[in-house]
Amino acid sequence: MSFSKAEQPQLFKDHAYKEIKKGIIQHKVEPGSMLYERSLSESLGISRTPLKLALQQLELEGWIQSLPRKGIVVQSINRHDVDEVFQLRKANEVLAIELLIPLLDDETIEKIEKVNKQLLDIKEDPIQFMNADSSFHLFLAELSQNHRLNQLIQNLTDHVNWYGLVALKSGISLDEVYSEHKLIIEGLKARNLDQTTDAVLNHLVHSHRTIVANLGE
Amino acid sequence: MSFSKAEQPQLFKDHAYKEIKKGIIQHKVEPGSMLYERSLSESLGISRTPLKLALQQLELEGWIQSLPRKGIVVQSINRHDVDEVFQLRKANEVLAIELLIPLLDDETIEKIEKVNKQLLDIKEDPIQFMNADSSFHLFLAELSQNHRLNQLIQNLTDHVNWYGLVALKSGISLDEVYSEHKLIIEGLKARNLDQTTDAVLNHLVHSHRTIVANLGE
DNA sequence: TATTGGCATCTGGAATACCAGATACCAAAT
DNA sequence: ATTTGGTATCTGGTATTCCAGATGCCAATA
Repeated sequence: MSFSKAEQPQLFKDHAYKEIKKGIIQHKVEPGSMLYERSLSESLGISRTPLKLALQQLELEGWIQSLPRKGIVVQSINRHDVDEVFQLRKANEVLAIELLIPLLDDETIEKIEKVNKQLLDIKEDPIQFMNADSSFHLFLAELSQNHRLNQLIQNLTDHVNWYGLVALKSGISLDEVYSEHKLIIEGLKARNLDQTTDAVLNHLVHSHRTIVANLGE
Repeated sequence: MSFSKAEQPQLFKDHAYKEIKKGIIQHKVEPGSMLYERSLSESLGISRTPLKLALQQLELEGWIQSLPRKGIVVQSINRHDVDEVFQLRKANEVLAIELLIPLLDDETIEKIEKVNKQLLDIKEDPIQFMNADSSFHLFLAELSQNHRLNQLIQNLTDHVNWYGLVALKSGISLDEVYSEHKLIIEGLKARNLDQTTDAVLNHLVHSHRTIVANLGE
């Protein structure tokens, strides 16, 4: 007997990457604040070598900036970055729709509806809400069968969650998001590219506006 | 007096990253072949720590795959990856055009024409040709004023160069590329989004087809 | 002959040691 | 009071060391 799946071992760098990113997204560390390799490695209980790899990934993905021989600064949140991310998100989520529509079958559409209905089970917790909303978008991204696109959308969604968590706390309409998702699903059911694209763009524009309104600059 | 620019020091990891990537793109190392940290660090004259950082970046960008405790394998070139990259390239180069058109002035258009004319100075060298073609696309990407988009297009263009270098050697029409670029510039001059987008997509579809035809699978 | 178990030797992962740049502070000199 | 220079001590960058998983060979065994 053999394992067909890769069975990747759990590496310290991956663990560190996830932990630090989670801390940033959930605003456990403030944007603009400093981090230091030595103290980070202590609090995570690992040495600096795997930590450096985690930090490098975080830097390449735009979460932190490494200042050689000075320290690490958590990226600030500003209007320009939010705009950049939403420009990319619009173009690439539309691409995902374009790619997945020809691949759709009824069973898949049911699964999409199931994922969206998770939103209804949530009461107040903004982090849960965030995760449920993300699941919907990421599920569509996966269906595109384009791995690079999937990774890109994953990263963009994570950033939007980071930007938006404050907005979420100040209370956003959960029902609105649910029904905007439903409009997307309707478009998919009709296998209508234009209709679906419009629904996606409408949803993203709404999300963009809400976040910008809560930036407080 | 002070330096306003960051003045980043030259780090070994960046040097290693560029060297290894250049080797892959120029097919100095075969797709599918193995690399080993120890021998790489020796031939580059650096230790494994900065090398690991370079390798991690190359892995995140899709050039290599790290197999823990086994080695590093250079990514293979196959039809599916080529298609993925061109799907992304189309959507995102079109986005770049969309963003840059409102920012255009006559001086900038002159610069674009200048960059394109570099193609005419090239005789035979496929690497020079590749670089000149890339310069055109990357110059447009920069003008989009979206840093993340710029980075993404840079990466996608590098991959296409990697895929395409074999096709280039088997002889591609330099004049065709030049005139396809000219059509893009005409669209920009007219500040016509649809016209420019069509020209870009036409150019990319052509490029995609040429590369797929030379994959030899 | 076919199979198994152990060892030599590859690999990358992780921890540690060491070095140089950056910075802040404080005392000495003007 | 102000400037200057040295030093203590931060930082990340790099090199080195140590360790564990993976692999292949080969002899011992059934």
